[in-house]
Amino acid sequence: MQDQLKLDNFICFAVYTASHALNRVYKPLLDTLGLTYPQYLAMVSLWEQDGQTVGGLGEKLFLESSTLTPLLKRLETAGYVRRERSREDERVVVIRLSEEGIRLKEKAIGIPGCIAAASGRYAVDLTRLQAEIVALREALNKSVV
Amino acid sequence: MQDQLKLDNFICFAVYTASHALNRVYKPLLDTLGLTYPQYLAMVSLWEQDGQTVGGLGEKLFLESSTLTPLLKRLETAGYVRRERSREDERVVVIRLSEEGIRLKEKAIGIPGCIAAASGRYAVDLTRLQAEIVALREALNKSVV
DNA sequence: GGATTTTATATCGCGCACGATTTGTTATCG
DNA sequence: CGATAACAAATCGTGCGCGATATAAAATCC
Repeated sequence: MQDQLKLDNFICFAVYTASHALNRVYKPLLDTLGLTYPQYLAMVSLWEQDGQTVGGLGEKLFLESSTLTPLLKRLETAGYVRRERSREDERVVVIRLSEEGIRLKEKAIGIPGCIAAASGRYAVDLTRLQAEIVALREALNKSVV
Repeated sequence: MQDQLKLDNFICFAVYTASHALNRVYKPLLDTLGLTYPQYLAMVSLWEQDGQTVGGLGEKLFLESSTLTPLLKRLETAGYVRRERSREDERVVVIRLSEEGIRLKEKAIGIPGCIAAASGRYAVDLTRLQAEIVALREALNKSVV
């Protein structure tokens, strides 16, 4: 039997659909902040560490400049960040939170709890699951070289 | 400490980045078939069960018609499927594999093994991990109503 | 049986996400 | 020091993915 070609046995399919499911849970919460999900991740990274470069953010979020540049421009238009060319190295663009961007953190603080409530109704330990998914990601990233 | 707002503690971020990592591993393999990753999933579903409707496929893949219709049109242009309105119910569109679409399965049969090789280098049991991610997805889907 | 509602698919606009390429800047090499 | 290579962002084209809406067919309700 070739049930290796059945969708339900694909870990990739599980991850793919879980990712969409998470997005759907986040969407109504993020709508109140005026953020999309990738924009939210960028803001979380900036709340952790302000003044990151486009490349630095890309490394943390695993995204290319072709994805981040327009996303960050939209965040700038929304008034949450400023994009400034570094004076020491004119190739580099530094992203800085605006006052409004800093304030937004207060409104975002409750979101992870809402997600935990939505996902935590079943038995599995989310912390361990999270660590295992990260391990999977690392194994995959290594294999791509 | 408010480390609930740290990226590395977000299960959503783990799933999001793992999904991208999987995509990157799949891409070179699927390029040889002329398929994108979502197109591949649709084909796998059709290899399992030919003659599904757009809505039926959407339910299995958790995708809207606004996503599937253009995707299936591209698969039709590629010559892998045919799209035919049902005669009993003219609202319904049935998707059928073409000869070439059926043949493609032989070329695709080896792909899951390649992915397992790329992801299976670490200790965790992939089958259990897969089941847990599915459980997470189900919990999330339930909470959205 | 004609009006209304429901259902299935399609269309449109927007925001990712990425590969390929371009632009402009810095570093390196002879 | 001038040519060349390396680097950081940005731009462009393609394909998702979804919400809102449109279209058309079937089902339901007076």
